[in-house]
Amino acid sequence: MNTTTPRASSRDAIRTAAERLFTERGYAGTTVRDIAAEAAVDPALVIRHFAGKEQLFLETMQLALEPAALLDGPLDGLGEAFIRFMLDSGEQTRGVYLALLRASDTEGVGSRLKDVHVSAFVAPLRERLEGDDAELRAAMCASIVGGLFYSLWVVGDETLLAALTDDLARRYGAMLQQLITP
Amino acid sequence: MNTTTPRASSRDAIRTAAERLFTERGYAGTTVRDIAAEAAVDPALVIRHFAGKEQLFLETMQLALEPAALLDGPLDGLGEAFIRFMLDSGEQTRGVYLALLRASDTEGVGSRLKDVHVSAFVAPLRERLEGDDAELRAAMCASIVGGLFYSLWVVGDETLLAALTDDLARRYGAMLQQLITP
DNA sequence: GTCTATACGACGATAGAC
DNA sequence: GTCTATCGTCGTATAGAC
Repeated sequence: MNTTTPRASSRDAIRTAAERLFTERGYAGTTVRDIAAEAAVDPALVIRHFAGKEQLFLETMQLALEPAALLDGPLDGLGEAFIRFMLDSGEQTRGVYLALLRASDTEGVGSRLKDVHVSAFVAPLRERLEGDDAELRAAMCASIVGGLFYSLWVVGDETLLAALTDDLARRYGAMLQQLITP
Repeated sequence: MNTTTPRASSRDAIRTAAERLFTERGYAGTTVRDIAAEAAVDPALVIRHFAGKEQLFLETMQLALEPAALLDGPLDGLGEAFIRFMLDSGEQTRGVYLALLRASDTEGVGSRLKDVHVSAFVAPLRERLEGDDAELRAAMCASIVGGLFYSLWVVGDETLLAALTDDLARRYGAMLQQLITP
């Protein structure tokens, strides 16, 4: 038995603490020392285990958002289903997305945000679109979803925040549908 | 004649330097010492004149984007005209918008971004819309414009960046038009 | 009043002892 | 694997020179 490490590996403790604090307070609002305190660990350990604050940020801020259900659903209601899926994706998604967006200067975070945007917003629709402008129409769909998230979460548009989810899903879904099946 | 201050007031020099550096490198990427060096001034003077880095940021990052031309144009082509106006708004607009967006944690910058969003994107259209859901439709238009900027400038979507301005204006304009005159 | 010099506490990060 | 000590840089405050 080891007298100095009775709990789970401190690497996991750091990871858990970082994930919580980054999603709650963002990158700039979270210090390495905050994370260390939350994980009950020495600040130097955080850097030693993850080779830097940004690396730790990138390792914890991953969006597991797989709209797999949409790949085999009917093409008809796909627009609305897609919006509904995104709006229902929960608090964690919101925090990670916001943190990535606001930290997206710096090369590493910027390309991570791009990855998330493409894999979560563009790719699922791109696969199901047809026509020689399918690429562009998928990018437009993604920009509309991104714009909705931006308005709701970054700007905090009160009109959109006050609207019913059903209403938003119907209206934004209809716009997407026009790009999906023109 | 004065031997120590041959140029304009150092307050203006600081302001000019800050505007350039903030729009080029963003808030986090610009240090008070950078600004001071650019303005050929003591770092402490920057704080003394502007009472803090964030205050200086807010004072310099103002978006003068008055789509006045749209207020009396025909309602018909308003969607496309609006998009075209935004896409043509130049490098400065892009820098200020990006800097505000990425620094929008913190109370002050967040509400500034909201102001810019509402006054530049929502309000000009809101005035010209009719119907009891005009508020919501104006907010949706603004979210689409915001989404386009987000995709182009924050994410750097290559498909949208490669598209011709005319093509984007026509396609996004048509979507907006459906919200303007349903 | 305008500006400089200097210093403070907090930050991210590193080196080396245990 | 973990802690101690320390580094250079950040934003900021203040005392005092011109």
